[in-house]
Amino acid sequence: MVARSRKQQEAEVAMNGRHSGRPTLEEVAVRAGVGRGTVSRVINGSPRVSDRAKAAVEAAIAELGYVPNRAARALAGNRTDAIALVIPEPETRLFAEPYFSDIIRGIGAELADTDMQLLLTLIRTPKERARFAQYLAAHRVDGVLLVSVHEDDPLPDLLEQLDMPAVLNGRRSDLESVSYVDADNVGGARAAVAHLLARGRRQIATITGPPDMYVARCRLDGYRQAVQESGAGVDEALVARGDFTEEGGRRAMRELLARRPDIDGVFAASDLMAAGARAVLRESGRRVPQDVALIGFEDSAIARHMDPALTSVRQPTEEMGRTMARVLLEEIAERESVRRHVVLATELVQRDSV
Amino acid sequence: MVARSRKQQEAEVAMNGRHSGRPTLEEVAVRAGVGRGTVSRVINGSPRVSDRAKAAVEAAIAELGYVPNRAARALAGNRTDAIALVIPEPETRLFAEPYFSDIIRGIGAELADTDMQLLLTLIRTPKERARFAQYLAAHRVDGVLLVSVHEDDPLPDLLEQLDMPAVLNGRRSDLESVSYVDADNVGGARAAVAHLLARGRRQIATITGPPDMYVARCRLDGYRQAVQESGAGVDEALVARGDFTEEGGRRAMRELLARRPDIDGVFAASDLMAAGARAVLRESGRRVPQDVALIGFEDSAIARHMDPALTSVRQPTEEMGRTMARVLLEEIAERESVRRHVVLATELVQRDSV
DNA sequence: GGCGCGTGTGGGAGCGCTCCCACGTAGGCT
DNA sequence: AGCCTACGTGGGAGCGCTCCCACACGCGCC
Repeated sequence: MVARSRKQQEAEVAMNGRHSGRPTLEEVAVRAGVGRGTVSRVINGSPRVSDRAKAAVEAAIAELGYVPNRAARALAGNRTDAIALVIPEPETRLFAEPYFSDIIRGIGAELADTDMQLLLTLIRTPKERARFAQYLAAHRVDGVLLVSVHEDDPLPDLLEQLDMPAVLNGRRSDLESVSYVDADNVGGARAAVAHLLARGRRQIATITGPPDMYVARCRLDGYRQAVQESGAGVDEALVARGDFTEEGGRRAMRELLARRPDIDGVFAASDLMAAGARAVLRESGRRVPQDVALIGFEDSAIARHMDPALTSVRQPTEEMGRTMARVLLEEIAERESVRRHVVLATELVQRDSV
Repeated sequence: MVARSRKQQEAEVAMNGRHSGRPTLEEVAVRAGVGRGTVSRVINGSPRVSDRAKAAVEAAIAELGYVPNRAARALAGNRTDAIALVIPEPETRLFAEPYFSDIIRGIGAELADTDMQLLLTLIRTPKERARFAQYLAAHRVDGVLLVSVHEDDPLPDLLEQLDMPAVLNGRRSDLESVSYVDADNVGGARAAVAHLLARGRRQIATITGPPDMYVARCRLDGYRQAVQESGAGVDEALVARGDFTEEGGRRAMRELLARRPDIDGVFAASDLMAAGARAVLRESGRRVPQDVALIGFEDSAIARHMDPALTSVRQPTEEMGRTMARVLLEEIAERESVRRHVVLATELVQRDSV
């Protein structure tokens, strides 16, 4: 009882104008002539509030310019209203790709009318990974968005173990258990190769990504499917292994030309490798697209600025970002965790290299 | 008194193992055989703790795997341990530049061993700006990092008005009042033009950015200084206005060639404009670098992939990011706000276009 | 031997919310 | 008319910290 009267006194003092800083829920309640609970219900959109009370509260909020205190909310509600976007360091360069930028834009767009915060987390060392694991364990975020996950990345499993809502960009394998949003890599690659075939190319080679990456295998599968659908068999001499880098593209292209000088079309599983291939083709005196048609994947800035401009497979990146965020929000909202797997279609952007 | 005994009972119950979830400061205190205050002091590095108590607390923390609850800290301490990185939407594309990615990497590196969180905030509409202003007013962050600020951007002034620690990347004018970290645009441009002069070029044109951008004026100033230092006067016919886009670069280059067909060197105030200029030069039958030497600014991915690879002025972007973060942390740490203005040197990256 | 100070310490109060229990009050039923 | 339900509501308790006051020691001094 004593405590209660003290509290009331203080509330009165506060009401008398002493108070510094921004208004609290309590002050809104006093102003609206209702209890704290009612204000809270209005703010959180509970249906169990009369129209009259709701209107009064909303007016008071507007007059006072009330903004809820996030920390207090987080503490009382045992949530954070924040999600982490995790970017492994080796990939930070990829950041520089429109790909990333678009994903982030998509995420931002989806989050815009939520009051979720987006935390940027760069993980560059095992030590930082350990630290991030602590973060997770300490429930400092409500969910996690992971981009460019490698097959051996332990983070997704850790997330699953902690029962932390998470969405991957891409997947680690066909059996990916964690929720993910991926592009249709198989379909995109198939469409690219089909396009080359349609343009009359017959000796179509492919430069793959590292075979331990699922995305690389998918793009190779797409190549195989398209070739087989054309009735031809896949000639393994036309498949060269790259590593998604420009230099890797160069090496692979040299191999291919040595094995099969009659190549008239190349599907590179990334724009960067296409750029490398293009350089080697030029060195060898071959013209693009007259002698050899070339298609890349990703539709990055490099594609647009190559000479000739590179035909490439575009992923719906912004849409992927949006979807990732949406899926994560859904997962956070529901209690039992249902995994969601979304695959979005790709599009062939035709330029001058075919 | 009643309240106190109740609390004690609960603490005991908690100690008896009922409790769910992560350990609290209270539990650490019990385990270490000290009071809550002492644990708090150890965590916050207060010197007024005996070595014995400190050791006991640290042991307890390690055993329990204690991680402080951020929300509780924020609520009690009236701070957030978070800073916002604000990116205006029109610039989100710029995100795709290594420039941005490097800045973010720098920021991340500096923040890595702090326990500051980095909040990504994309602002694309006036409505979102208003909302962000509310965020600020509600003290949801301890400080703000602003990139690519326009001269008419109201945000910096708002921040100053709210007395919110803030650091700009770049500045709005010579008189910038808010703290900033900028590259030496004047010096970089001057070095680029001096380089062209040193290679024997005499009719050196420049393609500028929009004149209402301070950075564009700086780069133009650098051009002027270099030309004047060479003993020649600045011929205004050699100055064409661009807008930092590729198309703008094209237009400006056409103008320049129409006015002065004898141009033998071009300094473009951005790589993208250099790319546009390069295309027009090729159309006009001029070779780069034999007929016309070309230098860009920014050293973006485009520069590396142009044909020929573009000589460009590199800004120490990662270092800028690091510095921004450091400066902001300092500003947050001290109570009276001292503005800091940091200008970092640039570097000419020589490739094949000169 | 008593007084004062400084240093290390415990723990109360409170940050601003959410959760939930308990209390009206109005309606529908027998 | 009496009872039960349903809904709208007020407000206590508590989330896990930090801040700070007050207390206990130990030491030096006069």
